[in-house]
Amino acid sequence: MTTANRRTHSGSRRDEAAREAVLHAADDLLVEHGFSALTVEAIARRAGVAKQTIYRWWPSKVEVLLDTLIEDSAKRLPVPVGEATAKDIRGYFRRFARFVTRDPAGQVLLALIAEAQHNPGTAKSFHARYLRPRREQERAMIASCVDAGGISPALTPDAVIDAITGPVVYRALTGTGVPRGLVDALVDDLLKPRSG
Amino acid sequence: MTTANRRTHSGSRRDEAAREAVLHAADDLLVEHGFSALTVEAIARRAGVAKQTIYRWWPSKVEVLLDTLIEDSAKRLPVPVGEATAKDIRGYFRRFARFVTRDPAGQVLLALIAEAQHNPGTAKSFHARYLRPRREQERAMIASCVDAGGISPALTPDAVIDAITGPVVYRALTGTGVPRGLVDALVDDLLKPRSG
DNA sequence: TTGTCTAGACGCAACGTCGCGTCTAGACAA
DNA sequence: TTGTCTAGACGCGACGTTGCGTCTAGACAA
Repeated sequence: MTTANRRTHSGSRRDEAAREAVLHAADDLLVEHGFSALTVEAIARRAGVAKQTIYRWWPSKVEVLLDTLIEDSAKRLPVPVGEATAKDIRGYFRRFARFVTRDPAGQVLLALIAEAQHNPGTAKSFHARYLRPRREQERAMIASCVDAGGISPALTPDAVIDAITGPVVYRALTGTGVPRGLVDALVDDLLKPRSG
Repeated sequence: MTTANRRTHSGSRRDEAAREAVLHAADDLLVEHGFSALTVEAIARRAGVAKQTIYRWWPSKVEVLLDTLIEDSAKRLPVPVGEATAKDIRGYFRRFARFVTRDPAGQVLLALIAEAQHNPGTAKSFHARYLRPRREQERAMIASCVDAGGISPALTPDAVIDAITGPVVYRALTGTGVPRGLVDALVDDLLKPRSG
């Protein structure tokens, strides 16, 4: 009864296969049928998992999406670490544009931006768990390049990041696609690279 | 509110008071309690109107919002027409930033961007009825200034508009606010005014 | 008469919660 | 080693609630 001293474990551990099935089902449903098809019941059905299993581990379907986004973008859109060159930065933002417009995980990012707009709780954890940590890495990337003399932007690192990701995200959100040269033009215009 | 206390039943023409009550109720509910509180039933209650009256005139609550946005932004964020100076353009984008971050109608804009992300039908009419016409006016504003020699941007008019509105909208969407000097810095950096 | 209005019932879908019975796996005594 | 005990994960399916969008029914103005 008193679990205080009875500190032991026992019972099955969390089913890793179920966890992954849920994550993939959510991702797939979003990409294949859009956000409106993304119901908890549909995720459960697709994952071959009981609804309660989802509610046991995630407070809402949005947190499921957030987990998929965190895993996917760590894999597919890593922020360069260490000394970054102007070339690295340009490459990162090019990959970012590609991620947002073509990668399924980019769809998830856009959906979460949208959902955060409707729900304060979503906004909070989206910031804390995704946007903030990522922004910190991006800031470090810019700063390291500035320190090394690779670039000398007229704006603060944060403003530079917003000035490049902002238009890309905005165009993706409004479904107008990102023109091939836009990222390069923005990077050229904002970073004023001395070399590379 | 139920401003319709003086309201005797209207006849066989559409009731203008009901129309406005619905628009204002939707706007108010969104601003006061967020998008999740914006249900058709709540709008009807607040407007003092039967649910059926809403469905008779609007296909969905999103179209109600779109109507409020179109009316409000025509009033409160008009695009300069005719010969525009660099100053006019800077002023417009400053007002745009203010609109998006502080005006209640700006909340509506953000909500519709978000909702368009979830629903293709919303996206379509949002583009056709709001974004596209507005973009055309903005493009004309930029073009007229370029033609008059007031500015000589390195990017196309569309890219300039995206490069300025993009970061503003992105920051507003991610709830980080728009730093005071951001718009000016972007305008300076992108428009390269020869005069003004 | 016609068309709009209010009022509210209707069926539907998804929500989040609950109880039930089954299964899994570590703990422990014989 | 073997068998039993136990905690927790899991699937299944029902629950009440909410909001949707549709549909009557009656009141009323032009």
